[in-house]
Amino acid sequence: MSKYTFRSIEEKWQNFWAQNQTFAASDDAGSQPKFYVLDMFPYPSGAGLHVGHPLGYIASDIYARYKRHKGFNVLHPQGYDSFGLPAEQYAIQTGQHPSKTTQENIARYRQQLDRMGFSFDWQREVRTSDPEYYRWTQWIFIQLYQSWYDPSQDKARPISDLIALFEQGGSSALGQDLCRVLSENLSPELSVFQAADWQAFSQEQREAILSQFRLTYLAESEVNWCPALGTVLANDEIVNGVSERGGHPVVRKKMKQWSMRITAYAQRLLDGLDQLDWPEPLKESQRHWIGRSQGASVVFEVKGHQAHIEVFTTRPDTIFGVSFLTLAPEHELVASLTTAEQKQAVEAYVQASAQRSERERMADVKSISGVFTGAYAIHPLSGAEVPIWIGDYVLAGYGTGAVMAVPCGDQRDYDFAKHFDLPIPNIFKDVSIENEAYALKDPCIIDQSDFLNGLNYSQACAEAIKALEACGHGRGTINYRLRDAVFSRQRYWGEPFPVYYKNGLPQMIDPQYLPLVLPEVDAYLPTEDGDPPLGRADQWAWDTVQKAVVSNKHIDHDKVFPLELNTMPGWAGSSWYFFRYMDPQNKEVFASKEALDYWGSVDLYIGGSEHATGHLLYSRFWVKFLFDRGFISVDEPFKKLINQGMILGESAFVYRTADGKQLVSAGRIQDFDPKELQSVHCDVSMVSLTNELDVEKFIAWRPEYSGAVIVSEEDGTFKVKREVEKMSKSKFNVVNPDDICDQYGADTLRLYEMFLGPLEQSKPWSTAGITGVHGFLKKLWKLYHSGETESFYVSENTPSSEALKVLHKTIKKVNSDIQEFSFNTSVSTFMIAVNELSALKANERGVLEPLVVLIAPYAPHIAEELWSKLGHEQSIAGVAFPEHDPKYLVESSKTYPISFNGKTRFTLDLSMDLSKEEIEFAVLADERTQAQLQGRTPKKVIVVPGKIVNIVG
RNA sequence: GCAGAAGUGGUGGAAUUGGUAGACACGCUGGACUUAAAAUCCAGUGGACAGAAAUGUCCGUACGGGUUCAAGUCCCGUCUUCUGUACCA
Repeated sequence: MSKYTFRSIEEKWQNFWAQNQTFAASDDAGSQPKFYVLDMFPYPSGAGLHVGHPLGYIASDIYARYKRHKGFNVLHPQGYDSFGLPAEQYAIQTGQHPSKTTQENIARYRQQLDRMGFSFDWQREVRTSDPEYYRWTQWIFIQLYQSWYDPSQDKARPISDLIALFEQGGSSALGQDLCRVLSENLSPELSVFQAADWQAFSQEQREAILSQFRLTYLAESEVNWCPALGTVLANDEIVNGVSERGGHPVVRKKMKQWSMRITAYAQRLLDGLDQLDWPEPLKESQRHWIGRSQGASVVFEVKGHQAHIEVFTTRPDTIFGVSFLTLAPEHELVASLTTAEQKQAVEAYVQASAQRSERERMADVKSISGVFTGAYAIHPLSGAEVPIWIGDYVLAGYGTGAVMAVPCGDQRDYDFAKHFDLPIPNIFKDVSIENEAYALKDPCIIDQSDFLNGLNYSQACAEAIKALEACGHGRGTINYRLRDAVFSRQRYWGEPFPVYYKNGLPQMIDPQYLPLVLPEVDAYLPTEDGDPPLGRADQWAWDTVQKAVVSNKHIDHDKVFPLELNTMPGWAGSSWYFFRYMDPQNKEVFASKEALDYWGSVDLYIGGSEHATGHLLYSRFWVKFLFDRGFISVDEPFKKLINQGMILGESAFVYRTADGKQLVSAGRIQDFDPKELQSVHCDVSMVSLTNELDVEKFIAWRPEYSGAVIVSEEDGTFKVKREVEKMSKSKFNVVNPDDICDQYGADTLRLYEMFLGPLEQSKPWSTAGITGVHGFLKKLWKLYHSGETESFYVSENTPSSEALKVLHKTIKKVNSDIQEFSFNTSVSTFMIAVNELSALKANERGVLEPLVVLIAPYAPHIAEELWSKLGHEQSIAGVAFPEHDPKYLVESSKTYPISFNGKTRFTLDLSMDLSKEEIEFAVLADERTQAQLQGRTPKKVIVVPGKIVNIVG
């Protein structure tokens, strides 16, 4: 008697795979082609995995196993993004070292992952918080610091090249664009200099110049400061104005921070998207995030002032429609431009808008506010005087923080002008701006605009830019929404910067002293002086700097140099981890040249869409940088990317009266006043499939309801209300994959998660249908076991042609399903095949052996077991995947000419499996067909047994 | 507001280039086995109408139009839901 005992089978094969290193990728695979399948590695949280996490892992595992069957040398690793805020928050509360928490969480994750039978090559595991890993994160940081972006070659180059340029030709060695960078940010004597000047500059002066170009640099930048967390947050770590983790308020604050010059790569990050096989919505959101807009920069002189105001516009064609300028309240010229009469009003307005939180400003988009400065600017082309206003609809962080207002062509300018009764000159021919602005570019002709009259949008833009450049008051330019990324965090649990300071100037620690390992501290909070937590490790800082200084001969050894006490953000380690898997043990380099060249980039990357503008953009940036500097040979990290949908939870709610004295079943709520009823989450494990609550368990769990009156249904049951929400511990709707594995096994879980629906779609988790999938595995098992005793049996006879048809139909479908990532339909395909083979009582090796290979990527444990029972000693992994033999299928592409009424010739498209007799019968039998034809000659006739279904004319 | 995705039975969802709509599964109904339950197996299951039955006819893929011999699929308009994003000059 041999039953499908999934528990012992799964345990057996998981042990077998681990012992035999079945899934170890080879670095020397000869002629075998490589394939790199990667999951976005998880942050090991304390809550463990829920059934939503493995969805993507199962899909990638199926694909990885499939590719092994297809003869590829597959790299399919897994690791942990193990630096992160929750471990640190837990450390602050309990004093427990984050590395201990992290290790415990990783152990739990590993246990859960192992139960699901993934074919990960665990020899290659990486953890971002491992010093042997993050030494290379620190190393990459140093490389970024020692590089600059050269627009003339469109790539990053060593900073020494730039220094050489300065030594030879001073600032004029730079192109026009880079010269402008200098003049906009530095004093005149530092922005235009000769080679000799460069030699004469002090260390500080040189560094001030170089830091304008380095790919990572220190800058006094306005940041999102979260007082509750004591740290800076990136824009994508803030959701609705509060911190993503913890939901604490966030304020704007100026701080000296490390920044990453991702903006240098804006255009290449945009262009590179076209080559990538990524979901279009995801590419779209990266395009939007980069936010390229082409237009012009226009300089307005201010009447009676030295100052000038630079604005960016996408509509230089409308320049004669300017009737005022608007500055952001934070604009640097606000204070100096304001006239005495307006001073009070302006100050009040600036102060008021500074106090409005981000949240308020976002919530209140409609209301219009602003104030006149009293100053006037000179229109660069017409010479007209235009008033300068301040308005909070202009954002300090975009463009120059100032706009030229063209009320006839921009709705916001229009609304502002209406509100404050400013003129709205119409510069469009035959267009009414009675009620709203005319914001379309085409089709319209410019009017009332001097030399632009009669031109269309693109002609007028070109002419306006030409005129502006001629008078030195503007130029055509491209503006990006993308900002440089702040890279400093005031946290403990992150990579320390390999940086110390000499006379306020940053110095890189020599890579030979890496890793710069996190010190022990007595607490994980900022120090009393407001330094980050690393400020508590005085001895460590001293020792580290001493070591580094010894290596630097140019430095006075006796001086005390402060160490950088910030740490790197979470995305640092995740921006390059996919390379470390290629050569995880390497102590000399982050990965060897051979490994990097062999594995190249990730062929298939699976993960959630929430990383669209964070991780996926930063990784692309670092990869392009590493490529430029010759460390790697690919300039995009992820060729194909799939976003798996989120698996949502089905929360359960118990109704109770407001006073808590009665618990009300969902079917009885109409007996109560809705105002009197509240609903509370209850743990989904206490609720049956029919939404029936185990009241005793609930009361044991929530003793405050122990005395409550139970208002149940007429049949005596107590029902809960269901609602679909994100799976989360706090909503008590988490389903643990371990429980499913216990009850049904990992193969069932894997198949069921795929069966649930299309991979990319979000869907609620419901255990309702799992018995169907589990039943399928039992039927599959039975196919290989027959007779009274149900012992293993396969016949060595030649299979029947019916059985072979079923097999080859299945092979064809499964092959194409996997290539198209429609894993859900292949589960159905398997079910059909097993049902049909059972009905045929097919038990021949010629059918059953290929069938088990087909199923192996999906349900690897049962496949291995059956494979071994079929007499094979080697693992099924890597056994050649069956190809379908067309001779067992009527090819749908093949067309057969047949005669009709002795005259007309038809071509039959055999999309159904028919024998020839049936076709003839079908055509001859159908009378309606002849009526439909009406004398046309059809190209194609679609038939089903017994009748013609459709005719293609 | 903008961008993207999607609307198919009681439910999850199938449906090559337009070509038998509802595969497969859940649920439900009936039956077999059993003292019983579980498990397993068999049959039925979009709606309406006709028929004793086999079966037949009509209607059906959010709504309204259109193209076509043929539309879930293509085009135009409307509505709804989800997911991003937020005054980007």
